Amino acid sequence: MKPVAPSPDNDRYQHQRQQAIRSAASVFAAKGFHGASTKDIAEHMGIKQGSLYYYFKSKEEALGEVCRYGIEEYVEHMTSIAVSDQPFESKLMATITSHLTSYRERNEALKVHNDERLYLPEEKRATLKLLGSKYRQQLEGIFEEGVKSGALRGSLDCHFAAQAVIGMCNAWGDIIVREPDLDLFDTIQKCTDLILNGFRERRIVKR
Amino acid sequence: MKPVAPSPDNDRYQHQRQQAIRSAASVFAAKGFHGASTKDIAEHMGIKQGSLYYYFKSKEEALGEVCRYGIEEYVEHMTSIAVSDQPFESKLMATITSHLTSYRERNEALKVHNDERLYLPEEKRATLKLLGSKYRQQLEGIFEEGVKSGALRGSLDCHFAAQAVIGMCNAWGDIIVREPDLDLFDTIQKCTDLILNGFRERRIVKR
DNA sequence: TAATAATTCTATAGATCTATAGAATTACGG
DNA sequence: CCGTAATTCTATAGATCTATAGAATTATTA
Repeated sequence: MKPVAPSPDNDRYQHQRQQAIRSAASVFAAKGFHGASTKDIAEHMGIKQGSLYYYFKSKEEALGEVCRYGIEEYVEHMTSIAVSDQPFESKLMATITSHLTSYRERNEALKVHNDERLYLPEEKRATLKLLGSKYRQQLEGIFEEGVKSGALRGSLDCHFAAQAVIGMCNAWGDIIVREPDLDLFDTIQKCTDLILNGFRERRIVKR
Repeated sequence: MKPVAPSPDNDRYQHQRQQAIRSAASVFAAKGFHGASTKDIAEHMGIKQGSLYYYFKSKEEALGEVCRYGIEEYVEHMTSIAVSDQPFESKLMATITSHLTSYRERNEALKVHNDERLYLPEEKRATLKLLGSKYRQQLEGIFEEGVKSGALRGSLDCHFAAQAVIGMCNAWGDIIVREPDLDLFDTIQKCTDLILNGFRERRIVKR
């Protein structure tokens, strides 16, 4: 019989559950939450549909875990950049690099978090929102530093800046996933340059 | 009995079909293609589930129509900006304004095009891709003008620029939909300013 | 108004899909 | 190697959901 509370506290269970989360991430990323079936997820990890419920009590719980996993890992990385001892411009580039690399490399969970979290119940969404806000606030903090150090204009709206950068990174993330040949480093540099300098011609002035 | 080819060529049919497309857009935008049922769409337009098939031969056809409607209207607007006789900076701002206003005002179809078109069969996606490319190329053209006129740097990668702007607008579009209180005009100005000038402090130089 | 055409409805076949129960199998501690 | 616990499987109830057929209703036209 299936245990009432099927959460054995051993390594194997934890490891398999992690696999299940990864499979769910992969399938949700490809087909969307409602377009993916529990059968798809189970097949992806090589077990039968019913067995999946040994690891999740519902499909929705699986989505919740994927989203949490995606954003948590991500916030961690952001934190390590924020607290590091680099000048502003390095931090900005590190942020963009982290974000885009994450998309290219593996992080299907982040994509799922961005695209599918709205299908979670209010309560879980609130938890995720906290994590997302933390991320944005750290980026805001980086911009504030930049303003203080004089690298950025004093008039800068740091809240706007952070949202714009996150939005742009997510947009490029989608493109990066669709076009595997795109030069990642080139894109990172151009994004950083855009954010710092914009596209306008800079007049060369004699001093 | 239901006609074999149910496409009566009269005004009423066309009008109701348009209503159906709008309802589908609204429901797909809220719940996603797979999360929305034909019952939802039918209820939204005040008819019964089965009756919807008088206007679409499948749910997928409805999605196709919504996407086409969303992007077509959009490309038209972009075209009118592109061929107009304004200086580069006005065209850029008009583009951003058009894009963001469209999100705020009504254009659920555009959101559906952006988020759900990947669930269409390859063939229909290809048609839409042409329209999307047309849109992007027109924006690229505007940037090329800007370079030629000396307003933008000669080193600018116009393809990158166009994708970055579209991506940023879509990202802000999502935010705008979620946060109805956001000041649209302020956001438009800040986006334009970001794209032109970036965030970096501009040194004041004596000449 | 009568006849025809267009539109909508009801009912349902058939194909999912989620979640659960209990049996079968596998791993593990002694 | 035996007994217990953990894991996976099979089978299925019950709830969808899409698409179709044909009846009922409404509009149109002569």
